[in-house]
Amino acid sequence: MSRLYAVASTSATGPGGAGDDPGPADPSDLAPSDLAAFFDDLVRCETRLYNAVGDKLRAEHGIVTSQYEGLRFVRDHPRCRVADIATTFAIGIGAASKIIDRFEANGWAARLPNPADRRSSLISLTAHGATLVAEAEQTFHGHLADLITAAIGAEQVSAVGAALATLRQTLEDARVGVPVG
Amino acid sequence: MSRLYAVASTSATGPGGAGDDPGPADPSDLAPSDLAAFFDDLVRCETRLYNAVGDKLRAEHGIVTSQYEGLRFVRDHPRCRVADIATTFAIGIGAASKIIDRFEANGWAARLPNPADRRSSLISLTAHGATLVAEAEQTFHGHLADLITAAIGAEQVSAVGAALATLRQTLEDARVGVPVG
DNA sequence: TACTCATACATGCCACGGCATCTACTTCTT
DNA sequence: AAGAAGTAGATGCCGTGGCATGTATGAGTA
Repeated sequence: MSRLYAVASTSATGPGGAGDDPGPADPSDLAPSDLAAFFDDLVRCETRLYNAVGDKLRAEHGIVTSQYEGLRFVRDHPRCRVADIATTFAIGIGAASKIIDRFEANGWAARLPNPADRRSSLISLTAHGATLVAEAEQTFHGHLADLITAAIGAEQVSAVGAALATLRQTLEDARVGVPVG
Repeated sequence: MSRLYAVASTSATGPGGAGDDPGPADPSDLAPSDLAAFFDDLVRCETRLYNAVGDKLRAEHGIVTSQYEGLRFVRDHPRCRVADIATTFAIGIGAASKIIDRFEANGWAARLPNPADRRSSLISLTAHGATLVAEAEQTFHGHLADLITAAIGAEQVSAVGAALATLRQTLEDARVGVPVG
């Protein structure tokens, strides 16, 4: 384990390094390399977890993680619109539209006309889609538990989850990282 | 904020819910929905951060986050091989090979013959690539700091980072989530 | 009402990764 | 040494997302 996460790690890696007094750290005292390592670990964890649960979902249900996530969202937001999917997953409108195209082609979801605004449709799962996501959810939950609890305890999951939820909310409120199209 | 992260959240959502005594929680007591929310927030944070720094990197340097990450890896691992890139980023060998194809086409990196094994090449940055990544690193560090420290404090970053590093290491050791090709 | 502007989304082209396959090379076995 | 087996990675096809653009509809204004 070679990464520096200690709060007092004011090494010579960047501007703002306090230099000779690594006493009780200022909460705002984060070296750029700490943030870079944070980002790196975040991305690597996400990739591997996403791949791993995707492997399992594909093997058992013939879908991948992104499809599972989309199905679950539509299930939990019946009569949602394409734009809702785009903002939730921070993808472009076009990509969201194509996701629903494929869901419809697979018989998992349907676009219903929106009487209040004929430019958009209301999206809901079909019975087939609902069954699929319910089954996949079992696999998803079980495998995720295997992967995560093998590495970190419940208390850390709670603590990290809370911080990530805060970060997520801040990013969403600021409309950060949303593609244009 | 509607998510359940409290350790004592033994609601009726899954097996293992203790039911009527939400006292000092067993560290292994995590409802499936807690893990799902954890995963969800992890993925959403990653996506938005990745997109946001990518927007900045594209605007200022004409590259995106994945390219920045690849450049930095090659810089920090001179004479690395394609397989090193694949395992680090949990992508397939083919994808890693194509990344280096594009790096070469852009004049950012070069494949040198590997005298010890002529099936592989040793990859290093060109001077152009080194300059580019050095410049991009400034942008990356600065923007990341803006995004993250606006939401969570340094101590949380340290705590979350430590947990993610542990999780990452466990996943890597178990060879979890590595594509085949 | 007619005209302008904004919105929702559908679609086309491109970049990129997964997977399967293929080739060149190395290593192992006898 | 010779053949078999394994490994590194290059390549092709496909699915998916980003971005740009097009089209229909709604909202605002004179």
